[in-house]
Amino acid sequence: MADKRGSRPHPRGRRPAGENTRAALLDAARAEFTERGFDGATVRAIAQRAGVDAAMVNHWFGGKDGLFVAAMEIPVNPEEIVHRILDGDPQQAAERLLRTFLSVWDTNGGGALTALARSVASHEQAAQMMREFLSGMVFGPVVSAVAPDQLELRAALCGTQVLGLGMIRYVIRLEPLASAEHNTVVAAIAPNLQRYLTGVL
Amino acid sequence: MADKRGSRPHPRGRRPAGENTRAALLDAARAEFTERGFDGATVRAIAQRAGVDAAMVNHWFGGKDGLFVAAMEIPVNPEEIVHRILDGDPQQAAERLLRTFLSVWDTNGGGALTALARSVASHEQAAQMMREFLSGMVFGPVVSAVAPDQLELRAALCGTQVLGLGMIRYVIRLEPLASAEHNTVVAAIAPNLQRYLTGVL
DNA sequence: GTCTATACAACGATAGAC
DNA sequence: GTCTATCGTTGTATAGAC
Repeated sequence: MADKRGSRPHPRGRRPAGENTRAALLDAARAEFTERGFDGATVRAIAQRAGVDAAMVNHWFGGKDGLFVAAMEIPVNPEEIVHRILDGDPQQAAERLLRTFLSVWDTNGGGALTALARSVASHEQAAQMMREFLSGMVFGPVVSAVAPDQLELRAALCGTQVLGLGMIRYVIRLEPLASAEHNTVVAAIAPNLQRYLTGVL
Repeated sequence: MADKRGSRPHPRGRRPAGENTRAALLDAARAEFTERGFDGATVRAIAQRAGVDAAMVNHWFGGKDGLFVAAMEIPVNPEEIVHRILDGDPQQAAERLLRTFLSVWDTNGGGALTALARSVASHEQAAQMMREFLSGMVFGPVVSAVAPDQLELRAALCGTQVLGLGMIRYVIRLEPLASAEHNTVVAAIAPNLQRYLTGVL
């Protein structure tokens, strides 16, 4: 189109050390995977968003798959989340757990959860990551600290309620839960979740 | 049924009126969308599975989108499901509801649910269909028949628990829920679901 | 001078549209 | 059946850091 020379946007060759192409690709990949899922996101779009060439994906991550696993490292610190949930009365752990998830998901309108659902349903790799993350990093530690028995079953049950809430509220967007205040959601769901944590099954 | 050219699986030219190309395409589309999701399923594979030419998709449905909306009509009869759930003690409606969903999903290993999750997360159109299906065809009628108040909220809450169970058991495949017997699942979850149906919120 | 991060071009495959 | 667009990937020349 623009035949006029003179403004080449990206000169070739090694860039100054301060510009970190790898980090830019990771940021762009998180955004694109979040918005379009694994299949929908294209290597070219990610590279363009990062302001670099698509070949850099291969150079730094070996391909689209490598970029995906590198980018989907959970940004929030699970240990901090678990600590917040466990700090206080164990009989109110469910309420704190719910408020924590609601806050995290609400920050970006559930976009991250939508992307996660897409990736999990489309990619066995993502399903395995989700499996390990849920049981190992979040519900596992919480259940270990507050539950009397059947730790694995309780952790999985908590997963059903929390993930289901996320799907209905943020992905399906079914009213009135989609627009409900945090207090309303907590009042309705926390008692059930508390039974999974410490109640009799 | 003898064909003049016996060995040829698909003779050229217009087929006899009895063979319904449109229906064959719908069946094939349901199977492919179920196995691969919307983006993963290809028009060519669907047409091949139906034993017709890919151009028939355009002719009958105007394109891939039209075929999708036509194919995703729910195959099971919701009225029959609702009737089964409502037949009996309202205080055990949650158990019957759970057993119904477990039976439906177990018949194909959760493949339909996985495809649904993929489609819902990827397409606002599918999310809207899911919304209308959940509130209008399944939980809506059930809640209307057994719940004392807050019908819409109760329906959405039931959605969180049932859909969450499906995601954990069939999509994420988190143990021990993924391999648990129906009785085990029902014993753990039915009391919580029953609270959403008829309990105090 | 050497190394390497980078941009660019092109390839083979495959999709949906017509 | 053909066409066109676009995908992920690969090969290669180059510019700048070391």
